[in-house]
Amino acid sequence: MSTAPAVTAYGQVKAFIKGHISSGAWKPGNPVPSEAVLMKQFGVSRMTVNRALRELTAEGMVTRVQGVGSFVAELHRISSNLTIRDIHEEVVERGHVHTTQVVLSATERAGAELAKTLGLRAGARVFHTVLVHLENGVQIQLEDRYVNPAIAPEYLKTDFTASTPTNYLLKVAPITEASYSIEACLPSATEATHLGISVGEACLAMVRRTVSGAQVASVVRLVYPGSRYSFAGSFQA
Amino acid sequence: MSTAPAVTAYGQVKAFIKGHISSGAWKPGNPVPSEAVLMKQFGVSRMTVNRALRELTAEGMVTRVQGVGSFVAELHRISSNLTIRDIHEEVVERGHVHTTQVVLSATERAGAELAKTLGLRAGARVFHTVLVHLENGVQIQLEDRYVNPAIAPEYLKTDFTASTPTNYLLKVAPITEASYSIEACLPSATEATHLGISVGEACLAMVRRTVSGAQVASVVRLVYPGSRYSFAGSFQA
DNA sequence: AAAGTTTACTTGTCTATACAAGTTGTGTCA
DNA sequence: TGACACAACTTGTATAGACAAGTAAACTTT
Repeated sequence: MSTAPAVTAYGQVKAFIKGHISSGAWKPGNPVPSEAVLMKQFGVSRMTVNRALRELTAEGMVTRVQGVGSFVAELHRISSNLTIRDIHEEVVERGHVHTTQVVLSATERAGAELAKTLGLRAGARVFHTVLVHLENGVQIQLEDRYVNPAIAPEYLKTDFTASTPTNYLLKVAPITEASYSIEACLPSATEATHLGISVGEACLAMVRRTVSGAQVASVVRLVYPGSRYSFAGSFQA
Repeated sequence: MSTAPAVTAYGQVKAFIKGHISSGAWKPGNPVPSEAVLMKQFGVSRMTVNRALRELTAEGMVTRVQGVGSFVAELHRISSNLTIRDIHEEVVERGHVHTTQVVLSATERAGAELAKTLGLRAGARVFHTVLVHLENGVQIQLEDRYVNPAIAPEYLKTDFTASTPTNYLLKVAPITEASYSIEACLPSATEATHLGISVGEACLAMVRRTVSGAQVASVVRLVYPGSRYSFAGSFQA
């Protein structure tokens, strides 16, 4: 979306359809004009109309069925970018100072449950790190992470005060898949101590499992003090 | 992704590039073969290669610069579909029974802060509803919502035990924009009562503001008992 | 009336070609 | 040496045509 006549032909077709949908003129389930109709209406080729409709389908505004037609999507599936970001970048972006405290950095033997989630056999060696991330000297995140040694054999040699685990792992093992879960919880006594909060304060906990290639790369539990952090985002149709 | 030779030409080109990136062979910043090279390599037309690269760009795996070339994207921007869903559908999808209790349904005058977030003048009339959603008879969500009367004048006439506010509002006012924030908190005394939990139990709270057209449609605060609910999702590169 | 066939319309993909526009290096001329 | 022009590359868009494949309704045959 940069060159050409600034306004592209497929962009005009998209805007036309988008306008009718978001204004409410075309309601969910209603048919969208066929490619042939839009061709004549805009005086463009079918490929151009096709691109417009294809992109609108990818954006979740339109549903297409071969042999039948195109329709306004039932529920506007609006997707937000819940990005896997490095907390270091996040803090720096706010113009603040990020520091890290290493609580634990060790090799352990995986219990039955942990081995299962990491796709290893019970008793296999795993890397375990516990870090506290501070923003301007205030604790904002407790990171409790288990790493698959097969993915990052040099993991424990990293200087975590200089490069965060997220940053390191994204470099050595690109993520192909991830699943997460966000829940509310009360911190344990040790968690509360590390975060400098009371045990009665609500916390956000995100458990994330990342897959690289065919192997599970790491499982991490991120605990945020509820009073100091929230996940925020926005989306546009 | 349905017809033709099951495996499409552009799909093969995409898979080829995707494979090299997610295996780590092509690292972030590295150049991706130009369209001309891929054309010859796969024996397909430029439009086909172009479509593959264009879609990979939309997926956030590739960056393209006109006149320069295509490159592996710096950080794999993996976005999950955080959908605005109807809690009714969500519960039914799990094979459970959804019921609603209406706690409050009234017209009020907006205070300064509320008027500001709704884009109205202070003292303007707003609709206020408080509902409790139950899954198999257990409270899972407290919905505290303010609605702009200009968007949905008939809002209060709705039977909320039959159709949820989300469902109703999505029909009468398609969402064009939304912003949300997820945080952990402890419930107030009345919130705890309605949810049937103790005031010491951590809760997830989502505050969401939806915009329809040029007007703010509604502001809602959704409180979930931490022990009964979590936001979960997954993404693929 | 029921079953099968044809026809018209839809979307899905792919090609070969064309022109526009941005970038970079190379060569020429002053 | 410096400024300028040009050529060779890149991506961005658009076209006209072609064939495949799915759907649904009209039509024909049994």
